[in-house]
Amino acid sequence: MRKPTMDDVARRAGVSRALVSMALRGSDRVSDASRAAVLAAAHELDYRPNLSARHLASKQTGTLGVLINDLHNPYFPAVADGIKAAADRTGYRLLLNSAFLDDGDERRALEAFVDHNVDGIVLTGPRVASGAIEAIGRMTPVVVVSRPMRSKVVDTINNDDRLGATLATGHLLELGHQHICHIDGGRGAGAAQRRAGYEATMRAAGLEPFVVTSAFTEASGAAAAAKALRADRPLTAIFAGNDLSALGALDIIDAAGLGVPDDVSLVGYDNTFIAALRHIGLTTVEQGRERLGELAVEALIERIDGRRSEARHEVIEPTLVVRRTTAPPKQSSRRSVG
Amino acid sequence: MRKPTMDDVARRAGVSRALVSMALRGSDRVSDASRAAVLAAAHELDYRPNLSARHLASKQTGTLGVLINDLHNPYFPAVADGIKAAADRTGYRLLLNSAFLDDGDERRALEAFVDHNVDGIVLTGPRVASGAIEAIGRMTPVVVVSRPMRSKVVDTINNDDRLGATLATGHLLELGHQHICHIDGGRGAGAAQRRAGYEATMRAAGLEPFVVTSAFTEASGAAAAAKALRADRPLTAIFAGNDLSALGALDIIDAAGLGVPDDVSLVGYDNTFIAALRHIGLTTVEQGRERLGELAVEALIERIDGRRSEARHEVIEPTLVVRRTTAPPKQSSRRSVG
DNA sequence: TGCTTCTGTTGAAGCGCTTCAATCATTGTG
DNA sequence: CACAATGATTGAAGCGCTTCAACAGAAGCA
Repeated sequence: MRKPTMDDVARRAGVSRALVSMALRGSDRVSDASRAAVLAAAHELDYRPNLSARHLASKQTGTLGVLINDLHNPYFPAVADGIKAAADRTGYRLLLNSAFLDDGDERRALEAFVDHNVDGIVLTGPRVASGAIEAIGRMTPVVVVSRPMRSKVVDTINNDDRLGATLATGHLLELGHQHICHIDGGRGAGAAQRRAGYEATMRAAGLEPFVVTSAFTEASGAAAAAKALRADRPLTAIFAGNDLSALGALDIIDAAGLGVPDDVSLVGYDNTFIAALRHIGLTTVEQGRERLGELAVEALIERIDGRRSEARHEVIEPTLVVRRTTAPPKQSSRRSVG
Repeated sequence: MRKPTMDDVARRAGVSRALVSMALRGSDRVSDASRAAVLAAAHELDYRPNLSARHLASKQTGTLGVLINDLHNPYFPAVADGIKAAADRTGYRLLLNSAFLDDGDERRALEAFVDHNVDGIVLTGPRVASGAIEAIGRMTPVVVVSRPMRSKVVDTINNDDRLGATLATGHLLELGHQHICHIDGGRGAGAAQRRAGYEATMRAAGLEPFVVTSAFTEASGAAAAAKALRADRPLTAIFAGNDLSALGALDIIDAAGLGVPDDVSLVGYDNTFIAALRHIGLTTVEQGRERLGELAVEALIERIDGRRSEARHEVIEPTLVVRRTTAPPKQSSRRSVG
């Protein structure tokens, strides 16, 4: 049983194919009677338009390509939720893709989007060189989320990492901590800004920053924490570059026989669902990931509709989420461990 | 600057469009000279075939639809990895989609696959009624992963939940536990089989099963654990239906002032990355999720290529992953808590 | 009544590709 | 050397849809 085509609908409704096309797309040049007839016929036949044919004829797909960099990273689902919500509101379909393992994947995923002729592309936390992104941005509207980059051709949406770091550090300062170490994110997206926020806040409080270089992974967070504890400096609090590295630090602190937050306070970044697990209860910074995703889609559609052509770089305010890993330092806290 | 089309390539290579089409698809009726000329021309023009057009003409998309049920669930990435690997090997593209929040999403995602005319569909842990799945399965090859269902039209790939539960329970028995409670997964996928495996193993050891009903979430795991601890029965070990509910249980055990594994041993299921976090170190059961994904794609392609038409239901062997949440019971362990 | 103006509707062209019957060029065979 | 068989190439049809110029009929105006 062949799938019904637009001709079948036209025949059944007793009108021309052209009119069916217009009626289905809600053109206002169609009489109410015809429209009703077409809709009825389409419904009776359970007609589903052939997207490929539509795309081929119209040059539009009504589809947005979304690259979720690394499905394994618990940071992304919330961003995807925001993207989904905004796409639903505006009637766009989503074509998801993930880079999985290597960077070649990412490049191939981008090509796939181009091949599928998506109307626009959202890149979340892409690792690929910005040159490659801009090359695509010149052909198709592109917006980059969670990776600060200054570009004249693609839009970006980010949280204010510097402010987030300031909130985290400020929270620890307010609790009375003075010996705050920052486990940074190395060359990760936003890591530099977070470090800068931390350092500025410390200096403003008249304290000397204490940064241990790391990356946004659990293992590197653990290594960095070990290094920090071994260092010849007092330490009562750690602000980790993201939740994952905070988790690594948490384990090392435990292993050193210290309590969180009794001996050491700990703050993460991203507010992934792991931070929210009751067993963890990590104080952290929420970027406003859903909002990030929504803004991305909105920016994209502005471009698609031709309402804007210059690049826009949006920054949203993160918020602090206080849980159970932060507390005032112990009275006897001027101590060095190691 | 217009995108180059096949005609452009044909002109440049000095052959007909038909020949370009055949050369590009690797037909063996093309002479080496022509093929080389076509390939060179395509490369020089940076030609990318228009998928919509190709599909419209050929009725094939070379694309598999993959529904990842709930991007938030850490169970799925590994399955997706396997799917990805197998698809790469066989040259198929992937069209990801996720159900995000509600069940309507899931239905719409399926429709999107049909509209996009994917060649086959992989459903991981779908919640939608099996009738709806079979309806689609009659039009397009469908394979369902991580949801046991007997069907004459769609294939299924699952781990042996019953065996997995037997491994988990057996591990606890071997350690010397006798008072083992099972926090089950309610109506979740595979929950019934896991419960059955647990019960059978207990009975075989001459012990009375102790099941507390729950669901596959952290919160319900916590509630169930609280109930189990309150019960008027001794308890030295808990086998939770999945990692998430185990995490909930972990928190409650902690809160009750009991140690894991000193006072209570704990086993999960799924081996999500959370279980592997050093700070958690949960003993759990690995389903072989990547393999699950690979098998799914292989089954799908068998159908697409027309090599098979009857439904196949494959089951793979799970393995136990022992970490730090299980240990022999304390000598003085015949005790009831609460 | 004759003319213009709308409003709805249609036929036909065309999107970029695949496919297949038909054609042309070679080579092999008796 | 004629003819069949094989191999390489092409023209044309067609996939299911959109779009647009052209048209028919109803309504408005003088």
